[in-house]
Amino acid sequence: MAYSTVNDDELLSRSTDVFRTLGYEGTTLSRLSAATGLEKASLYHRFPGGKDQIALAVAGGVLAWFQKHVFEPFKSTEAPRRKAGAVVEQLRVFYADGTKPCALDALSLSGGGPELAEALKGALLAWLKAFTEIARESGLSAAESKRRAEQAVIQIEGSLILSRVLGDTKAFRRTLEELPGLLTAE
Amino acid sequence: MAYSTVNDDELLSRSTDVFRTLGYEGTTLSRLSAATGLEKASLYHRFPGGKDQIALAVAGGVLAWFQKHVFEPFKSTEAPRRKAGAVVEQLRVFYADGTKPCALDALSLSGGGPELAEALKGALLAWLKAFTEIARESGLSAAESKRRAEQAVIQIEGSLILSRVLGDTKAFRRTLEELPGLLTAE
DNA sequence: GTCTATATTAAGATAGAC
DNA sequence: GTCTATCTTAATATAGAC
Repeated sequence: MAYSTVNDDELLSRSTDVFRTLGYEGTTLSRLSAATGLEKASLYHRFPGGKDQIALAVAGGVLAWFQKHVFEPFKSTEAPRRKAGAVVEQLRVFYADGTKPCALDALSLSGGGPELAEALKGALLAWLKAFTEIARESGLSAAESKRRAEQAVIQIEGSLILSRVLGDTKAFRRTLEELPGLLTAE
Repeated sequence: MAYSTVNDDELLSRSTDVFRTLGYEGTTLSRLSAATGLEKASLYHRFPGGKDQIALAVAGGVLAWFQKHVFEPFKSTEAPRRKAGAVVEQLRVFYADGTKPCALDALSLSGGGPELAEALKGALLAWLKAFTEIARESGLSAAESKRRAEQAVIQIEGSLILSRVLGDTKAFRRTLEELPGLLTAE
């Protein structure tokens, strides 16, 4: 194989694509090698812990991406409804219009060990917290804000599955349309 | 290994548990052998097509289970709200109170080939159709019935993921509580 | 119809050259 | 820091005894 090099961001991004699409069990070092252009031995050099460590890095990377593109925008001084609209566009990018599975779904099915499970749980809790805060800020009660945040995540995850199985992203796109109304007071 | 035998129903039921928990890629003949008590060679005798054929049988078996326990009860002459309540109990059983993943989710992630994908799509369409009919029967418009059926499936799939990642089935149990109200006119 | 035994391929992982 | 080469284990799959 020709000598190759790829920076940490690219390496993580391409690995994330593999893991979220094939799941933890479906992801192999051979497939990661094909996706990143690095030989297996090189992957072990960057991640001595092998597949487990890469999966953990992927989970951490996804959380970092959400923190930057989804959670942070919520802390701006703009109106809640406007912020929700901006965040919807970032979600559309992350899920490639509903064609790419959620990493939480793909990585939480089997395999992966307790450390990965903890990382996924932490990421989901951070997501719920961020959604709860924007609902709260829009004037909703604490209880109602929590309920709507959960509902929003459920809606995203569920509609992604429908879209995937039906081969039609309509359900996901409608979820995004309805998201600002769900997360903020009318 | 001691001589073993298991009837078709048990074989399918135990295989289903493996596939829905570990996903298509995570399921191996060794694990199926451990779960069913049959040696790998015996599994090939019952399913010459190997893993692919077993996965197809699992998809068909799940659809058959839903037809018997979920879709059929909808055709009784009882009141829609009452039927919805009975079906909720069957869903609680199938998903083991929210602790077992949905086969549609687990089997649609990667692997499995186009035949399996078609089987999953057919099962989901049948599910949506059944849910739409009970909503329609309760007096809702055709459009609203279709919307609520989709919403119900999204809610089930999404809450299962939340329950799995958080290690807490609260979200799924609330989904079941709200299901009769969602599927039928108030 | 299930078993033991085995063939073949691919998985995770490491050693060492460059 | 990436490569080639190799090790060990586990995967899918088949042959043939009982």
